[in-house]
Amino acid sequence: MTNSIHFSDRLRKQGYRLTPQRLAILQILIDSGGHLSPQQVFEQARELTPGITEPTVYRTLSFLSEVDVLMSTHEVNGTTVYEVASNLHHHLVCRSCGESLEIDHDALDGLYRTLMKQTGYDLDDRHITLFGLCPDCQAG
Amino acid sequence: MTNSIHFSDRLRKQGYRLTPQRLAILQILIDSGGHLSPQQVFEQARELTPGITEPTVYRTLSFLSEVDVLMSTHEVNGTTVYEVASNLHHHLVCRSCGESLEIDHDALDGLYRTLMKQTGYDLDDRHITLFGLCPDCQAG
DNA sequence: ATAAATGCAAATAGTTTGCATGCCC
DNA sequence: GGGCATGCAAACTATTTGCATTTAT
Repeated sequence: MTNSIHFSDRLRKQGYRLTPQRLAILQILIDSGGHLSPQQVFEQARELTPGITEPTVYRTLSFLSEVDVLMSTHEVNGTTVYEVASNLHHHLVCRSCGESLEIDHDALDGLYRTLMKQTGYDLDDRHITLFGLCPDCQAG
Repeated sequence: MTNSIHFSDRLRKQGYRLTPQRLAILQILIDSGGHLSPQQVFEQARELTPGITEPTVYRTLSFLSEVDVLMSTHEVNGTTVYEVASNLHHHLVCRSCGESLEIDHDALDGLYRTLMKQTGYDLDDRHITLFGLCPDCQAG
């Protein structure tokens, strides 16, 4: 996969190493197409790389976030989750059933511009999560 | 204080009790005018009600959220914080120095309307937190 | 009086750290 | 070979639970 190759070169160029554990964890998050908790990553990772440990998962997730391959956000309950950093989008998540919906960045772009102008803050607009009730749960 | 009286009656009507611990914790959050972590509440609470324990703080915070007196949100690092549920506003918090800024709800109102119309979600618009870099930290 | 809330102690979950060993470059 | 990354064990923090006791109503 093209992504992985670029990723490999980038890492090696900076003196970091490409280990089976790092590849596995990245692969898992790419395949998931969404966000996973460290524990979920760990569960899946031990199938791809038996013997992998929790500290390694945590360290790898931090590391990959550090080099901007992954990014972390937080769920309704405050738990940390990780996802691939590439895509610029946001989430609406239903606080009842947990279903989540992606929203394109365009919808939020105007707001960000306004707030940045008004407050002087350089806002991290790469990912925000809004909470609410999805149509189904409103009905239920 | 008017708030406390209404609060007391409301609690008692539902068969709950008004304890010194509950009053202290509510008072602390009202006085703070912002959001506090359970640990911060605990620190302050043991001055008002010596002998209070951490479990009590946690249970009280959950309880007061349950009856909609408090609400919980989450910090950059995912830790849970509580604040008085009354005020309709949002936060920009600086991910470098931690400084936080309140934004009036008006600024976000338009966005919420649009998203709710587009997605069918009934969004919880009572409080969101956006992260970024404040003017000072951009300079530093 | 009685049911709810507290305090105490201990358990649990999630995450982090130190250090010796292994393995990628 | 050298140094980064891993595994192991243990520590640590935040939070939760069970149960006997206290206390607001």
